[in-house]
Amino acid sequence: MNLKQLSHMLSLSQTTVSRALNGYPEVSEETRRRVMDAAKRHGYRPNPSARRLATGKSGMIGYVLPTGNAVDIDPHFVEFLSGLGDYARSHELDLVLSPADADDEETTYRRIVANRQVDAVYISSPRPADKRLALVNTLGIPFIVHGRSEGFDFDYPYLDIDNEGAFHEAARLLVQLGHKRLALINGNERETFAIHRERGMRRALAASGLTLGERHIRSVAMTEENGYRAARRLLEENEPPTAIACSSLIMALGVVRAVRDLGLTIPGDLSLVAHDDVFPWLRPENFPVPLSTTRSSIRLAGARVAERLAARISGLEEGARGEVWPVDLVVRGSVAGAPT
Amino acid sequence: MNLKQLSHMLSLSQTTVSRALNGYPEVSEETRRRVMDAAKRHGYRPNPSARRLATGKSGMIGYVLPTGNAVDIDPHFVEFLSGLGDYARSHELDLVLSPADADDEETTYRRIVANRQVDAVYISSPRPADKRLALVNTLGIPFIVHGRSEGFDFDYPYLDIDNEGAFHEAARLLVQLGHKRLALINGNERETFAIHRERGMRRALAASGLTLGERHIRSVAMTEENGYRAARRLLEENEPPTAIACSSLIMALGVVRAVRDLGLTIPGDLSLVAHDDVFPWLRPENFPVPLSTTRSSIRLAGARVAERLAARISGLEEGARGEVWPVDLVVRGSVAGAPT
DNA sequence: AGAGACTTCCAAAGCGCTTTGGCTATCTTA
DNA sequence: TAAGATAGCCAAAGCGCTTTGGAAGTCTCT
Repeated sequence: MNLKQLSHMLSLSQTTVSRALNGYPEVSEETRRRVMDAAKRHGYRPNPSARRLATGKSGMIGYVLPTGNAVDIDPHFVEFLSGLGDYARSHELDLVLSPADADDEETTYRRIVANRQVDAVYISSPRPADKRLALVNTLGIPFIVHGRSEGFDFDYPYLDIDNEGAFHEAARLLVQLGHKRLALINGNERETFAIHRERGMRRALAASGLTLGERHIRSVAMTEENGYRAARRLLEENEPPTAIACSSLIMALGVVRAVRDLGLTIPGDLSLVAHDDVFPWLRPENFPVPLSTTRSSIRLAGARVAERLAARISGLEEGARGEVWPVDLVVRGSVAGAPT
Repeated sequence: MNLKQLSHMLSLSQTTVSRALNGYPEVSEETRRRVMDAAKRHGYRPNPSARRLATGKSGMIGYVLPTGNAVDIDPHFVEFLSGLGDYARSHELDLVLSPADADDEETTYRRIVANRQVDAVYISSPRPADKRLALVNTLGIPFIVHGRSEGFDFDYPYLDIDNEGAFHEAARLLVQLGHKRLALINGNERETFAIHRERGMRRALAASGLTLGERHIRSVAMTEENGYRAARRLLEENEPPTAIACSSLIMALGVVRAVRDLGLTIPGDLSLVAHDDVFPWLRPENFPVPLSTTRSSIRLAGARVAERLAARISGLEEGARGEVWPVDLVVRGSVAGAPT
């Protein structure tokens, strides 16, 4: 059942039927009702390929997925996706993942824009002066950044959590508990979120005349193993830290294991705080010692990004609005006063 | 630059240019070369929307993503995706995720097929007599199942690992080590993989005149917390199992925690084997006691599924070929002889 | 009653590709 | 040498929608 048949059936022109269906004003209410009725009755659904050719709109949002043998997709991605999908579903939006060579995402961005494959894209895990940002900005496709970049002379729309504030608060708490030697096991130092977290922590320390020594910062990919290694190296120093802030629950698993291996205890010898993106399958309250966290649901972020993308596509949102979500600091058993 | 302009430029008809570009035989080699040259020189790329309207082919593969507030996307998904994306990239295939109400995926399947949004789909985590399978089979869209179903009167193409064999081997080893009371912490009992694993284990036990009591099987969603709970319940019984097989590393984390909480040790009091899908961020060799596993890379499976989907789309693969991958049993420190 | 302004509808021209159904040479074959 | 086959190309008709540029009819106002 296509438009032609439907309009024949109604003794109307395709124009009128199309307009009636798409809510244009130049059609009488009565006619519109007739058309709508017939469309529903016959289960007419406009052919998206045709519509897309005519309008250039695809009804899809895009994500360029870096791939490659050495490239691991972040497990956070799936939770973000849950949220995104949840919203997208209610708006009949599909998501297209365009795999790209991790060393050359530009080609893929150019392709999906040139081909008008998607109406909008989102970008995640941005770095300072991230090329992708500059690119989509000049390409002129609607987009939203999940996270933030830095060092651009233009503004852009983003959704980010207050990473700096979160780690500032966490560090401040630890300092108040008497800790003087803090350490940070961070994610990839080239990503903005990691920079912000470090910044927040430094600021909290500075406020009490303390500093975060270079030796006390580890920037690594967020795996259990890296958490373990980083923690061991930190704890086996001469003057080991008495508190660690850690950028992910998965790394925190490794930290806990390292502490055990060294015969130490949490929070007796070491206080530990980690950032929690809220996974259903790994919860901080279930750590051997319940883990204090800075918490922000990445799933909700996904839903919000989808919502804003939809708004941008339909022209409801414009400009370069940045949105920063506060982060909860949830204190559990893994922090205590500094050992004396 | 579109086909019209290009053909004008070459003083050829659109027909000929189109045919030259798409490798049809009724065009001379010389002309073809001229066309190819010009196309490359001017960076001509056929408009996919137009091509799609004309041919009905989209160059995309689809996945229906169940969503909803209560629905958690499996973290395995992201690893599978890595593999899929890796292959898809090299073939300029995009992946479209169509979010669906978890309680009504059928509507979404029908939509993407009716709209010809994708050329093929894959289905994951199938159950026995899975409705989605029957549906895509009648809808006639090319598909591949990742996993297996059961109880259909038709065959279908799938890629699965030998779950039954894997758990059979694992259980056999445990029995040989003298264990008599085994337990299984399984995934969702309604999914085929879980059924197969249980079957494999039962078979191994039966071969030695042992059985797997109902009390010794737990079927739960694969989270750390569920692993913990299941393990506690098992270990706090009168005659607790001396060996546990566990369907995922994440649950195994919980099992390890439970063992610790109860003041027991691995492998002294309990031998533990888990299935490992090979995540980069959580590795069995890094468990407090290196974990014995049945191992199969889900990432490779993703790549293979993509490969076969591509083959089906281009007509290179036909029929209902099932492919079952063997699973490695990797023995590490977490198994030992049964306590006496 | 006639001019202007709406309202409501339509025919037809795109969007950019593929594919059908020829048409014209050139080449075989008997 | 005439008839049939083949190679190489083209015009035009789709694919199914949106949108432009009217046209006809109805109202309103002077």
